[in-house]
Amino acid sequence: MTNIKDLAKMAGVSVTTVSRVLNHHPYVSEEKRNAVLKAMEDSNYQKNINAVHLSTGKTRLIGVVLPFSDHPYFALLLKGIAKQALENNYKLVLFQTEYLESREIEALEMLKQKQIDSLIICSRACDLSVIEEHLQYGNIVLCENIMKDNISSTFVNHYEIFYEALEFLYQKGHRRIGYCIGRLSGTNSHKRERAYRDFHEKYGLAYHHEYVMDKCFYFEDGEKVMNKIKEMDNPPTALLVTGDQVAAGIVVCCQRQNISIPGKMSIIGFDNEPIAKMLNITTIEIPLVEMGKNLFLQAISSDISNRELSVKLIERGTV
Amino acid sequence: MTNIKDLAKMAGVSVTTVSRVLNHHPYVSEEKRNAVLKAMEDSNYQKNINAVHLSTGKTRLIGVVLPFSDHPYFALLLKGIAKQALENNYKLVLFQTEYLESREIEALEMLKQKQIDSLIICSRACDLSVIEEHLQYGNIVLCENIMKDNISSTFVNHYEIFYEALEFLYQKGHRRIGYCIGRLSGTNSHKRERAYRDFHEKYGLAYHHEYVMDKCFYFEDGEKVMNKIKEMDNPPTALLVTGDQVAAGIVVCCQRQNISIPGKMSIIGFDNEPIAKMLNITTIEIPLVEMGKNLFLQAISSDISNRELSVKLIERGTV
DNA sequence: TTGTAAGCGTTATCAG
DNA sequence: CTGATAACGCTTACAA
Repeated sequence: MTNIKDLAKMAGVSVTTVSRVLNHHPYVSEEKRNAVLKAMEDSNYQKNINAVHLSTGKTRLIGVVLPFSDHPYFALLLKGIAKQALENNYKLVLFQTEYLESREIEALEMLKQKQIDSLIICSRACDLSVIEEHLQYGNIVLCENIMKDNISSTFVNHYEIFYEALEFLYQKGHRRIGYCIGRLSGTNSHKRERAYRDFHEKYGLAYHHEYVMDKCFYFEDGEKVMNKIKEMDNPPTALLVTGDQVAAGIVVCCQRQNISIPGKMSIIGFDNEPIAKMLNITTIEIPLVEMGKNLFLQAISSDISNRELSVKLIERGTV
Repeated sequence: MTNIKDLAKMAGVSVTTVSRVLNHHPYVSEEKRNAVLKAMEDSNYQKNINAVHLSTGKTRLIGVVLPFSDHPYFALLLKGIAKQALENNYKLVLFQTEYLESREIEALEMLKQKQIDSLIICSRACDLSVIEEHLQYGNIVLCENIMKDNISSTFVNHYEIFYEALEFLYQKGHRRIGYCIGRLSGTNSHKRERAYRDFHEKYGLAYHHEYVMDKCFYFEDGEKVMNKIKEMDNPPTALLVTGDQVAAGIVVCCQRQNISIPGKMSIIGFDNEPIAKMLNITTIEIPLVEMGKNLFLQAISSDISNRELSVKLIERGTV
């Protein structure tokens, strides 16, 4: 492996000059530049990027923390991040945590060790204070509404969205409304829980503990949901389902069992994934790709920002 | 940022000794080890991993090339890779190529520049010769059946699978069989094309050009397929669909338009994704997660291997 | 068991 | 415009 020193020798110049042409600096005579270029050509030179990293203290690597990559929500987010990364000539290091705090810590460690310049956490498992401790080592951006002036974030207003969706169902006459969610912990879930409770309070509706179903991530979880509902004495007449995958699972399950939608059960999904369109599911569109893009931009930006993105209710056939 | 030198000073030992305790080498007295440990503690020391990389020439970073991350096929493959990476204490660098050769080249460049130790190419766009040129810089493993003694690979026998699926449909009485595929180019597609032609030849069946439908990746592409089929004078009675997403799209589309399955149209999907189970789609299960794991293991192994994984036809309700 | 010192391949400073 | 030379922070012979 020839290095910058060899090139210098071959071209009859100093390493500084070689470095200059390598990095497209001005102030190099045409003549010497060509000599270096030729030497690079002749030797099939390749920069050792690790040396560059050591020297500059930067890697142009951004970490991305997410629980699963095989879920449309995160896959779409990742798509947006990847797109923007490409445009800005950054690469991504993936951390699939499955919500294990220890894996999130690993990502934070890499930031500490300077192997990545910044970190995007799509869904957080560890405590906010742990995040804050690591801020000194690089940018960390989150996908949730924490209004901290030292952490950037991009998010949608989950409280408002949830509340409005509930109102929408209320207007349609529903009084027993349940909801399905991925995990119960997490900022976003808490906000939705709060919206749910506030809504019930406002209209003096009874809060049924069993109407809240968690661990709903994938298509097949829709079946589990329906099984639970079938066992209820007083089942909900409508469901808010955070994720169109699960919503689709429920819809398919109902079709099979001849449970009429929206006759017997109304569904509002989330995200507006392609499947929602195919199955004609009413859903709340979350601009995931755009969110991803913005997260990335914040990751490489030197100033803090908190950006809220707006969502759109897409009325289709399940309400 | 304190470094190894500072630690040495603080602990009153040499940098070598510090390095030794850092890397859990033997031959360090308990006393000095503790002194170093204490210094690390006191100074909140963090290794600069880039320096390690420069010094060792390794990064414990493996590149993963795939066209899209938001497709279950690749997401599942990635899941397997990520799982195994975690177990072996490696990290992954993601390259989303969208089948652009230029992005694949970028990944190969990173290998050249030693920013990644090896490269896993889940779906290849560039020429095999380009790959071979880069073999000198690190392992490259492929997800296709190229029997080269210098490149490792993990794959399923797409020719055989396709052929057998066609036979299966033939036994069921089908004489006009079409197929849907992601992209027409690519080793795997070629093998399937060949199986398709051989099959038609064997039974003296007419080859209809229009029965081959490409660019089928996502759920929504199922609709496009059905639109095409509706315009045919002599439509196929069965479809081999490489990917359950698209198969599901077709099934849903047929349901909507009251095209009976398998009465009027039979479907065999691929991968056995969760959605196939939900929609009761007959499919060929490909062990994607296991494939991913094996790909990773090959990426870090020092010897070449070519491993074929077996698949399973799962008979359900669409044939 | 410990330490010295020579790399690893760049970039950056500063003097010319 | 050009070039020495000192970082950058760690690993690893080699010597003791």
